[in-house]
Amino acid sequence: MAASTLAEVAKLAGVSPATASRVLNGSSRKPGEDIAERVRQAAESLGYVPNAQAQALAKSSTGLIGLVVHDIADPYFSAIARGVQQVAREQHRMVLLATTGGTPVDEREAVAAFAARRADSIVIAGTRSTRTEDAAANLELAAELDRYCRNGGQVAVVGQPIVGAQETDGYHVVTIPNIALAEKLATSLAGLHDGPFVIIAGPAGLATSDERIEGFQRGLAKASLSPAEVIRAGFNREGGFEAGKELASRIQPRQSGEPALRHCIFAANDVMAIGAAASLRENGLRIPRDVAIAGFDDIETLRDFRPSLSTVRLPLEEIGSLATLSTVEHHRETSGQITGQVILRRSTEPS
Amino acid sequence: MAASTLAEVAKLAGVSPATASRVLNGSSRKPGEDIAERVRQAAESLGYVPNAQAQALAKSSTGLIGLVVHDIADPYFSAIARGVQQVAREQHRMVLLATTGGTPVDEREAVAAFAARRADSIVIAGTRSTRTEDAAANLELAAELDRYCRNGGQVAVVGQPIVGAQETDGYHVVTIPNIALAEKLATSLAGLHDGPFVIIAGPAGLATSDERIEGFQRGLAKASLSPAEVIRAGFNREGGFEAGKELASRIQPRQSGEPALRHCIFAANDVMAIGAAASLRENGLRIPRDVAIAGFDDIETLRDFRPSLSTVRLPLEEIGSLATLSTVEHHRETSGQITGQVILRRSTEPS
DNA sequence: CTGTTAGCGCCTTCAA
DNA sequence: TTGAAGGCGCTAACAG
Repeated sequence: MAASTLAEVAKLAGVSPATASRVLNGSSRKPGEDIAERVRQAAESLGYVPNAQAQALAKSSTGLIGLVVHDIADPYFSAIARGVQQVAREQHRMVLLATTGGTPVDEREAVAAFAARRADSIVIAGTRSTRTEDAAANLELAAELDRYCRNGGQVAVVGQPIVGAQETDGYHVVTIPNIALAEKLATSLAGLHDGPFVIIAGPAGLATSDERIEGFQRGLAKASLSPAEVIRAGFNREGGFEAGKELASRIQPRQSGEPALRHCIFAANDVMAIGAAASLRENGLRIPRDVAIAGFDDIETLRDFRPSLSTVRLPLEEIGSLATLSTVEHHRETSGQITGQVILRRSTEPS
Repeated sequence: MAASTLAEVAKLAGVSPATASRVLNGSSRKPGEDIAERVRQAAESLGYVPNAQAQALAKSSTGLIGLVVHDIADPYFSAIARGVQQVAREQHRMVLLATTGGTPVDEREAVAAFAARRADSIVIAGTRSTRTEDAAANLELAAELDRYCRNGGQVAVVGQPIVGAQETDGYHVVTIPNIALAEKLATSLAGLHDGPFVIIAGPAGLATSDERIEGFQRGLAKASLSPAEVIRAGFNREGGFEAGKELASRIQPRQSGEPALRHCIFAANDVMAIGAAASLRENGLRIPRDVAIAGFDDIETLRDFRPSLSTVRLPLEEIGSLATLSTVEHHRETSGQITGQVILRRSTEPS
């Protein structure tokens, strides 16, 4: 039993479909109040629900926003999603969600699905990959987006531009100044620590991770410190945990009285920092007594993490909102106005 | 410039639209391989992307799953969302996301929007409200769902049935045994604590919260303990924080040597527990030394929360998957097979 | 201000 | 196996 249609409503009200449409949806001049009321009553009594698919077909505009994330349960992404969702509500649009795990292959697939559904705009969050093995997939992704834009779609990418994507006017980038911010963080930490610096990062070729490494090293260099060792692992809690474990095996707890060489760890994102902290603790190391550690993002989870973690605050929700806004209005200016902020907390307190 | 259509592809390939359709989408008998190849090439060269809206209109099936949550950035909901998303991927469907903040009014609106988009199924997560001021909205919500089901839609509700919803065969409930589990938790805690029990819960009329209170009190009663005082606040971290603050003002830190009266707090969900723990700590109380506390849900965040929190583990992802599955296949049996588990951790260790 | 006529892009009978 | 025709539900031009 299918839902009732506009035609049925019209017939019941004794008017033409066009009139019924004008009363129930259209914004053009309103038909006479007498007849309008009849239509509304007919619609009500039939439980009429307009078919958005059909409307979209006729109007060629769906009111759909496609959101691509790696993992919706990751606090980083869910915060961004909240921002996207907020704008969507304000604009009376709906969010289509796709999770990819982070591979360009899946991202391409998600974009294709959104394109098929004729989403008005697409927001892509999550780091780009510059790995050679992803080069082909990246190109396909870029091509897919290109086609989508050429067909009138709007896309916003969070973080860094997609390799090979054309600079059409439907393509927006919300740039996150990872390098500059990581450099600032390094500068701040350099003032507090003498010990060797270590970076726990994602695999080589993850743009966000690589940028943060680069910025951090640059900051150390400017402070005349030798570059940090870089430990690679998964760009998530699990990876941080493993890296932390490895690190723990070579770090000694401080003996009382000893001056001690206290390592200062920079994890390329907060979830890695949390994972690392967990494994360090499991191995009997205390933060910040035995090791200092800082993260990046300032995800909401940090609010209740002890010891409180130093990090770089990113306005995640705002990033999501901004990205979405840049696609719904045609503000090129809304792109890339993100600012972050170094936040020092207990985890990096000097001893 | 619109995307190219099936007709264009057909013309380019020198075949009829029907044939092109059969080659590119339809599953009926396959046209000759020679002609099929021509069509595929034509599609490729034109960058043809099938219009899912049009397909949906013609087939009256959209492949859309609507998900309603209170807040996508809340770990409880994002975990469920992950489960939903997972099934969606397996089934080659897409997830439409709506966040409501928890009011039945907004939920009704979300359901209406999903119905308009002709989502094949709708999953509603988040506690029901039994408050009298929500009664009207609940009825409207129920009516909306009813109509949706009558039109062939499938709906799954997580937690408890919606007040007033008809028992049609498109209506599934994934029941969470809040009462039984809370009772078990109380039983476990009763064995460890003598001190007064206190429940920090959401406002009266939130079904999930009320059920957990009821179960907990029942457990205490069976252990011949007097009922716990109930403190009401928002059913979120903020609420937990406030409740914790109030509680802290009347709890004394344990003096060394004193036998001390140690309170045992049960927060109706984990985020409340986390909030409460934060304010207790801010007020100089230590867990579990001065106060014991337990939560409910076992959200992922707990993994890195110190002290580790006792709670009731709910298979959140599985709940999301199960709810979704119950709507895509027509298994009534998939409904309501959730089991939880009491997990005792450090936060409730006896002194 | 209302009704009529065409499509929007696709799928699915039906006949060839 | 392939093509032609009709319709999915709605909107947007055009008449009246």
